[in-house]
Amino acid sequence: MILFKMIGRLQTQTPSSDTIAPMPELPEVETIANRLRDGRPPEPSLLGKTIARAEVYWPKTAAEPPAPAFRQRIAGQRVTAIGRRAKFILLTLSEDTLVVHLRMSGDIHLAKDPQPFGRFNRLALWFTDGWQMAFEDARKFGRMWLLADPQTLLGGLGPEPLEASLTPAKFHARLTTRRRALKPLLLDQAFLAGVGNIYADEALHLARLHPLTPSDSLTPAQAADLLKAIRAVLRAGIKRNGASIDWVYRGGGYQHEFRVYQRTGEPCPACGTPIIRTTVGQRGTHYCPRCQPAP
DNA sequence: CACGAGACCTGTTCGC
DNA sequence: TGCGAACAGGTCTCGT
Repeated sequence: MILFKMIGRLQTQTPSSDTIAPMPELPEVETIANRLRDGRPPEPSLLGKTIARAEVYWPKTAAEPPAPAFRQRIAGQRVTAIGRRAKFILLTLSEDTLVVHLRMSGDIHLAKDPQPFGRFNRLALWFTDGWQMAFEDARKFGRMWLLADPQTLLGGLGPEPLEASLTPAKFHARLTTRRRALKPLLLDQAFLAGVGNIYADEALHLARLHPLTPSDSLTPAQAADLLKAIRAVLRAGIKRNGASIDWVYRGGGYQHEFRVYQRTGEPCPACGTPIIRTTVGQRGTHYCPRCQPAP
């Protein structure tokens, strides 16, 4: 069914520009940033390229400065570094930093000019060598910022979960100085940067903790286990180039390793009990009622 | 400070 | 077959 639709589209549109983007959490954003930095044949690395011009098709996508200034200011700048912080992609330019957040449905595609625009193209950059970068985003939640100092935007973020400087002891201290349910706390980017709905559910299951467990009730050992679980699922996600879900395909394969996410009713990989789906903090939440007993 | 509801958006899938 | 409801990777703001 999906195949027929895709083939139908392929006849009228470019294959790379008509997919709706899937889920961007830390591993997916990391995968995309790495791709832009290192290249993925036939796509080149963006490092060293100079931006000739920008076009904004959905004005809100250019969050700051407003679209006209955004276009004017970005022209002529050269890409000198590419990285990631939390769920943001950072392109360091000669004068400013281009900060990209994919939100729910954003994705980045590269193409060599001339190329027809994808259906969901919201903002495009043209480089002087003819390559173009399209920001495609069906739901229009994604945003780009062109900032002299990215810290104004990133300053409030919590620690990177994969950085060694976040020790189990520090993590335990962060957890216990708050009094919140674990799941919404893990999704709070000021508490911990980069974890989203999928990896939160996966990590909580791996750590055998119920999503509603009060954060200040964890022992140091439980906190250490949770940090270990978060790191394990994020690393596994990165190793698989992120996850692709539903009818969308972007190249990641971590969805094949989901323990609980979107596995409602299926057996828990640890004990066989059917996975339950509930709502916590207005987000779909999946867990095993036996491995993760209610607090 | 913690938390829920509503916004922002569009597309697919589900249930009747 | 059709049609409205439910649901989706994220985050922001407002009211309690």
